Amino acid sequence: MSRHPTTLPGRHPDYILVSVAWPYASGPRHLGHAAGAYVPPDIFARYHRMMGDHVLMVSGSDMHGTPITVAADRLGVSARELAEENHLGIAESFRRLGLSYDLYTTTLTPIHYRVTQEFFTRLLEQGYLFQDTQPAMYDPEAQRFLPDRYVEGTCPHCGYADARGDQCDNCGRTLDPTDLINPRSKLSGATPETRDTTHFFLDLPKFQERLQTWVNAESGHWRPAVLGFVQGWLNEGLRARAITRDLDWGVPIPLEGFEDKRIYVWFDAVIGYLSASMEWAERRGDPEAWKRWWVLDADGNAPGRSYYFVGKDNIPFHAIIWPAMLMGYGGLALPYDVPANEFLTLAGQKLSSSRTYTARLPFLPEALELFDADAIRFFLTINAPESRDTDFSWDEFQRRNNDELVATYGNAVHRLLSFTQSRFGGVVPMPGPLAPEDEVMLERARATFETVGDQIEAVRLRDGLLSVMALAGALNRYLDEAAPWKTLKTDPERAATSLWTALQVISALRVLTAPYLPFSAQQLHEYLGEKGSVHALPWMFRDLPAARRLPTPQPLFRKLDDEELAGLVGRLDEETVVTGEPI
RNA sequence: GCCGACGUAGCUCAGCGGCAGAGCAAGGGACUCAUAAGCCCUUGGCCGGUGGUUCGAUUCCACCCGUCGGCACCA
Repeated sequence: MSRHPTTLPGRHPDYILVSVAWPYASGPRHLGHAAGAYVPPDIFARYHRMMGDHVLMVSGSDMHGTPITVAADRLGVSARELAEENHLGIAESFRRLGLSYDLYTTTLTPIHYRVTQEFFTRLLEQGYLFQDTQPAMYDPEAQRFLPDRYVEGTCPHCGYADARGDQCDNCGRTLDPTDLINPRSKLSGATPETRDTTHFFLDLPKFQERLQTWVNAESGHWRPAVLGFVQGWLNEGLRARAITRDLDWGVPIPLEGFEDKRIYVWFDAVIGYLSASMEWAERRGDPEAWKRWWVLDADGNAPGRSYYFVGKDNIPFHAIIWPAMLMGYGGLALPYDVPANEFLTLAGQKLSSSRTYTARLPFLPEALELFDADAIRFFLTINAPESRDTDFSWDEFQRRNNDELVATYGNAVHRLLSFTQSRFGGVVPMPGPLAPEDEVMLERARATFETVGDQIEAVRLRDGLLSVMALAGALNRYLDEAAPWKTLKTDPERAATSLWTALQVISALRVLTAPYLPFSAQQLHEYLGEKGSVHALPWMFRDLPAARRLPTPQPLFRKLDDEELAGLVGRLDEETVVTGEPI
């Protein structure tokens, strides 16, 4: 899908790696995930393609890990079957949302296994991994080791009876499973035993200094919350982290004597960015192509910029651990930016895929069943949690859709295209001499490309969309001022000139909205009498030639009335939440 | 408990050293091309609290209160 439209005059194309967080294949993702990590990189990638940059946008489903094995056991299927089924569902949702991945794969591919094992081996050889034996919780009935949060018991601090081994949900304190009073396995209810187990650890302290240097150099363009998080960990001093688990579902450890252990999900998942890039290259018949985004030159400089779009819960993996792994491996580009988003909340509560709320947020398959992808993308972007948690409510969704997307932008387009049909026979009129207000309007449309472009490049996607909407607002004001429906009776040439001017702005909006609202932008492109893809256009003002005949338009978006919305939301309440664990 | 972010109009959110902003909601008006959409005007805020720095603080600093997040085997 790496389209390379006309390179903009005088611009040297960049290599832009758009790395998107890997969804955990435990079940469908919801709107919060889409707002946090999936829609933003798509906007970013689409914009850069229109700028003529070489964009590689990769991701895939994270298929391994304990939660999937537990869910699979419960359903009586294999972990592979469950993960693959969920992967297909996630991929389908992403397709319908219009996410333009160059490759959306999984962590089950041969190439991913190979690259992960190579990474492991290289880090081991370089002395960045070590073995250590530690006690861990073991469920004698289920005959498996338990992650901390699969041990439950009474909180020693507050007496809460259902505290988890990693944290007490009641008082919020961080716990160790051995702290729990009357511990029990979440899987079988049995009393867990303590057993020693040997694992490999990533020696993060060895990277402390290099990471600090890198952060100092790079963080000028990072979001404050990301820098704060990373600096917090660095100030506290990094600790080694286990990167293997007692599991049979994961990438095997490439050493003898570790057949009953696997590489842990977070270690292999981040390697997915690299292995997916390689898979993409292989699939297009140019196996070396991935290097153009990844491999440092002789002076150690990165070939372009790598962006990692994640939710804030993923910051440590992408801004500390993965950079450390890359440093240890050597020769590969470190992240340029990790534009992590905050969370989308529902009535102030963090959205979790594992808990049910009476009025909850829809999962993506449901949302896409009920609403147009562009309406969803619009809401998630105009209300994006870029600098803090933002709130989702159905009222707000309806209002943003009806009063902003439909009324301001959709209506501006529709009133103009309809007017062209009814009064000008559907033909773009020939303009007369431009009045000063026409020039001002056109100049504003041209200037918006630079404004929005700067905002998108700074990953201020919400601001960019606000700027696009502001242009639509300015167009509405221009139209009311110019009132061609009035001047038509007194000065037809003036009316024609006003309409021509306004249609040029619509022509600009078709390009400006393309990264944000890919479906309606394409629709509008066709209403403007053009064939081909709007997404292949360069990011610049595009004339709409006079005398062109335009097809009969339909409204780009539809309003959601109260009754309809209530009915749709009511349906969500009746459904039960799918199996699965929070990612 | 420790660390961090946030607290701005009824609602959702911008702004972050120099007269408080937008959209929506509320009230009024002119228009009719348009999905009763769009446009104009008005109302509406001790910018969480208390101190401090400064000629000047919503903006910088300290403390307090509140919300959320992190605290390394949840990804």
